[in-house]
Amino acid sequence: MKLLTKDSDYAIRTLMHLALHPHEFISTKQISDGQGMPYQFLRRIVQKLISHNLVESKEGIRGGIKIKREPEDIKIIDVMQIFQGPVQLSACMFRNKLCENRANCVLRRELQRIESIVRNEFRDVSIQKLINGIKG
Amino acid sequence: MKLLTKDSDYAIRTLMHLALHPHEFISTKQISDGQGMPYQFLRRIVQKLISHNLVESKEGIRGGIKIKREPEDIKIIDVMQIFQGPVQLSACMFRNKLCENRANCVLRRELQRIESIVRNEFRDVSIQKLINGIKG
DNA sequence: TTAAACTGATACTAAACTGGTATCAGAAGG
DNA sequence: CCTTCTGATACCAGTTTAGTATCAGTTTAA
Repeated sequence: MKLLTKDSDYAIRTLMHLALHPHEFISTKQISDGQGMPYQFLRRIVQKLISHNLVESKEGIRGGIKIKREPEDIKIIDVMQIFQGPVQLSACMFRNKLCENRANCVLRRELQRIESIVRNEFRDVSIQKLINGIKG
Repeated sequence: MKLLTKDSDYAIRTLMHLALHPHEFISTKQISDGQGMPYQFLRRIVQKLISHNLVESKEGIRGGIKIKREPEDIKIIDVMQIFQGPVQLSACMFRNKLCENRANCVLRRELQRIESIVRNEFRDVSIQKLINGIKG
């Protein structure tokens, strides 16, 4: 069970970096070099962050990217959902006839409970909270 | 993010079924038919449960499988670890030089905290607990 | 004594996902 | 007009997931 994929990971680290320099446009190249992330891979990730309005960009020679929302308001569950989709159940075996078989519902119910705990944990961690932790 | 794969799912449902009939050998065919699981797929899953000592088997015409451990003692995290391996971090980017970059440690620390919550939740759910839920 | 109903063991497959690379175009600034 | 940047895609290999297939051997009951 993998909670975080590489693209979510890189995206979060990038957002942290941008949040530390909220008024400058920083090039993707500079970030990928500094953080040891593959440049082309990060470019694709950054484009998604832009299309989801977490980051804004400026083209051209002094261009780059800049964080667009308050770091307190960006929760890591938002980033994960962009790259990994929603936290989801093992797809239900019985579709509509779901609850004919009680045994299956029991498992499903437990999974939903745990999923909701996981979602809450990831919703509780913002980019700001992460960068606060750096100083500590 | 998928918490449970199909093989874990089928394995848990199978263990629940076996736990409800702890003294009989039941054929894999009967279980796969009754629960709507693909037979050959379930056979491979069952063999893993046997090799991990959760289930015992009897060959031949009146043979089948039977649960081998107390349903209270089989936690769903055990089953998940058989089929999905351990709950794991996004692999560390910096290997040994991990903590030179404090920002990365912060993310890592949060992930570890959440992982431990997830592990505890899955460790708290036994096959017995699931079948108790059926009656309720 | 043999056919049917089982498990043991293993090999194969298609599709999706993951992580990464490459390319070509166009914008902006000096 | 050259360099540095983003926009937009297309490509790729390896792994994982979910499922199928096959052949061998064991047991039992008719």
